[in-house]
Parts: sequence; C-alpha cells; structure tokens
Amino acid sequence: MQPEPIRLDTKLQPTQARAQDTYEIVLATAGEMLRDMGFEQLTTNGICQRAGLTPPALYRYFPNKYAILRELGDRLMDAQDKAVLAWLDGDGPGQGGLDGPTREARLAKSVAIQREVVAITRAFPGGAAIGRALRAVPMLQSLRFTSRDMVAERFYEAIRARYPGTAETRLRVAMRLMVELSYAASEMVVEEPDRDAETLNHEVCLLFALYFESFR
Amino acid sequence: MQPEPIRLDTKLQPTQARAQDTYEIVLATAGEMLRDMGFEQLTTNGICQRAGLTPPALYRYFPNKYAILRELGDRLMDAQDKAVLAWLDGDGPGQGGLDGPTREARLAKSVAIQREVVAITRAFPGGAAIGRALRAVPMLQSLRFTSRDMVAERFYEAIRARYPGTAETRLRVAMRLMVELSYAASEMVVEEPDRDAETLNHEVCLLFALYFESFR
DNA sequence: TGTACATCAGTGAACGCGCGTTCACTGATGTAC
DNA sequence: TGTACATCAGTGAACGCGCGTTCACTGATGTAC
Repeated sequence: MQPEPIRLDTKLQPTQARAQDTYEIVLATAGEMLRDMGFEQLTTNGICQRAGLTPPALYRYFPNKYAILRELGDRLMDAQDKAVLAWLDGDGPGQGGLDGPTREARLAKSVAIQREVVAITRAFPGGAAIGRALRAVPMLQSLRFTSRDMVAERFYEAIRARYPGTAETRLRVAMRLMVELSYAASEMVVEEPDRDAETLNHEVCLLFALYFESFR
Repeated sequence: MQPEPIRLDTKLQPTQARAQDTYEIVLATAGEMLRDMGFEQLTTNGICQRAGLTPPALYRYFPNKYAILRELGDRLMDAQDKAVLAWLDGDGPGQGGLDGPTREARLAKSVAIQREVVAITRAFPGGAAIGRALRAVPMLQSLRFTSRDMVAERFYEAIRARYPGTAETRLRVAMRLMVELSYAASEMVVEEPDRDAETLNHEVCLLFALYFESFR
C-alpha cells in the first residue's frame, strides 16, 4: 500500500480581501521563520502562532507546509527569472543584456543584473533561506532545476547564433553551468558581509564575461 | 530562561571494536537516509530501525541528530579539503596544482582535482545530500564557511606572490568566490546525468583558468 | 589458565511533547429581491 | 434600502502519531591476580 502522495498545490484561492490578507500573512510569516530558524524548525502551528491565526485558517489554503514552501519558492524564482529574462531581452534589437560595444560596457550591464537579483532576494522575506530549503527538500528540488534549465535555455537561444564555431551541446552545458553558478554566487553575496558584496558582484560578472569570450 | 544550547560534539568515543562498528553504522545509515529522503525526514528512531540498533545505542555516542550530521559533514569536508590541499601543494617546489608549463597542462591538472572531488563526494554515503543539509541547517552553516574560508586562504597564499599587481583584498575575495563556486559546481555534477559530468568538469575548470589569467 | 570483578556496549519498553491535522462551530461578507 | 439567505472565512479545542529521548536492565569484553 503506497503512502498517499503529498500534494503541493494550494487549495482554495482566497476570494475576499480578508482572506487574501490571511494568505499573504501565512507566506510572509513562513518566510521570516525560514530565515530565522531554517526549514526543519518551520512548523504549521508555529506559523499560525506567530501570524496570529488558528491552524484551520492556514489549512483552508495550504494542504501542508510543503505547499507553503513551494509557493514561496515559486514566487522568488519567478521574480528572479523575470528580472533576468527582461534583462536578457533588453529594450530593443541589439540591446539585450549580453550586447554592448565594449567589454567594459557589457560588464557593467552584467553587474547591474547581478545586483538586481541580489536585491530581489534580499527584499524577499527569507529569500536566502528559501533557496537553501528548496535544495534540501528532495520533493522540491525540481522547482530549482526547472527554473534553472528554463533560464539556461533562454541564454542558449540568445547566444547560439553568435558562436557558430562552438558545439551546441557545449554551449548548452555551459549555460546551465553559468546559471547554476550565478545562483550560487547570489546566495553567497546575500549572506556575505556587505563590505564584500560589491566586489563579489563585480568578480563573478568578470568571471563569466571572460568565459563567454572563450566561445569565439 | 534560555533554552538549553544544543550540543554538537559527540559523547563517548567508542573503545571496543563492536562499539566502533556501531558508531560507523550509525553514520553510514544516516548518510543513506539523508540521500534517500533528505534531512527533515531523518529521525533518530529511523536511523536505529534501519541500522538494526535500539535508540540508546545511538544516544551512547551522539547527543542528538545534529551531532550526527556534524560528524558526517566534518568527514566529508575533511576528505575534500585534504585532496584539494594536497593537490595545491603538489609533490615538490614548482609542482603545485596551479603550476604548469602551458595553459593546457594547467587545465588538465585542474580537471583532475575537480574529478577527484566529485568522486570523493559520490563515494561518500549521502555525499551530495550532506552538503545540502549543511546549507539548510543554520546551526551547521559555520562548518561549510570555515572549510571554505580555510581552503580559500590557502589558495590565496599560494598565488599572491604571482600577482603582485593585483590588490590583496581582491585576490582574497576572488579565492573565496572561486572555492564557493567550485563547491557548487561539484554538487551540480554529482546530481547531473553522467553524460554531462565530464563536460561540466572541463568547463568549470576552463572558467576558473581564464579568470586566474585576468590577475596578471 | 582460570576465575572474579569492573567496565563497556547494547536492549526492551516506554515517556512526554509537539507536530500536522481535523471537527464542529461562530462570525463576516456578499447577494437576490 | 432593508431583509433573508447563502457562502466565505476564521475560531476553539482537541485528535493521534511519531518524534527525540531516557530508565532500568542484561549481555559482552577486558583485566588483575
């Protein structure tokens, strides 16, 4: 007899304004607790207590605590991905994030998006902790992978025409690596002391800029 | 009234052979369960059941499950660090891992150590999962940071004389970044399908090789 | 080499607590006429 | 514009289970003479 599979989707969507507030308060509180104590200390009763709710109010919208984390993860990744893809597409032909007249110009653009991703993560309640929790919970790892592979594929499409001399499989793997390491670098910056944040942002962008030039 | 701080050190060290076996079986079983189910599904009772022990046998050596994870983390990081530092020092003057007559020669050496770290992680029961768990449990994050910063400092010492034109603070930050991203890359390789492993190993080494050349 | 005793190692069984979750209900909001 | 009813949203209180952990004990190993 198989154990019942754990549902990860949310249940009812709130319709009234009060319900919408409750829904958001649950998520915000869960994010804070994740930040303060880590995923394994995150409990539904704890969220309710801190949020000033009773458990059935939470269970009206979320079937279990994994669904809460999934929703938080979805939102954080969406926010990051949106920013990165908008940057990649740019605001006109030849104006994408990877375009630029000089290496310095391109580097400056990279640093800007790197900084933006860090800012998004920092502004998100429990941002850094959410990323770590998604890694640690096997059930939710696919979320990270899906997001990463989607972004990597978009980068691949954006650059494959530029480097006809480079094998497609190599470019694909390179983009996956680059996106994964960018995530890791962002997480590192978020947790590092502020004084090193700017240097780290700059260095990681330089790292990838030099790497991209090797495709020629 | 503060809650009692959680001890992370092990309790008794086993003296007899049978006890040594028990100690190791606990660790090996915990590693497997970590791999199969993740940290938050890891329970002391579960470890005992799977290992064919009763709980008091476990509690004779480990005060709680964090101490088990700490010991696993210690061992994995030690094994990785030892390999990397031995590589860095090499087997004679001018024979360190970073030395080499040509870029190709240096790259080949980097790929070798990258491959070795991946192999060490793969051979370790629950290797990849241990790394993720260490990230996710706030209490144990310092383990990762300590290991990373120590290795980064050794790299810094190994290269600072070569690049007198590069600011020391930049080199230091660069080495921390490099080590952190190497960890991330190794974890990625361990979880990726085998067919991409070699390409990834090669690409990540190329990435850092090009970066190091920018210090000149 | 055998015996007595001390110490080490592990068992069987259970504990209390807090976790995720649910039941039966009350109060708040929206809507039809 | 007011009233009656339906639906949405949340409460109070508790549930059973499994978690980490411990008590009192038995069996295994080592050691002194």
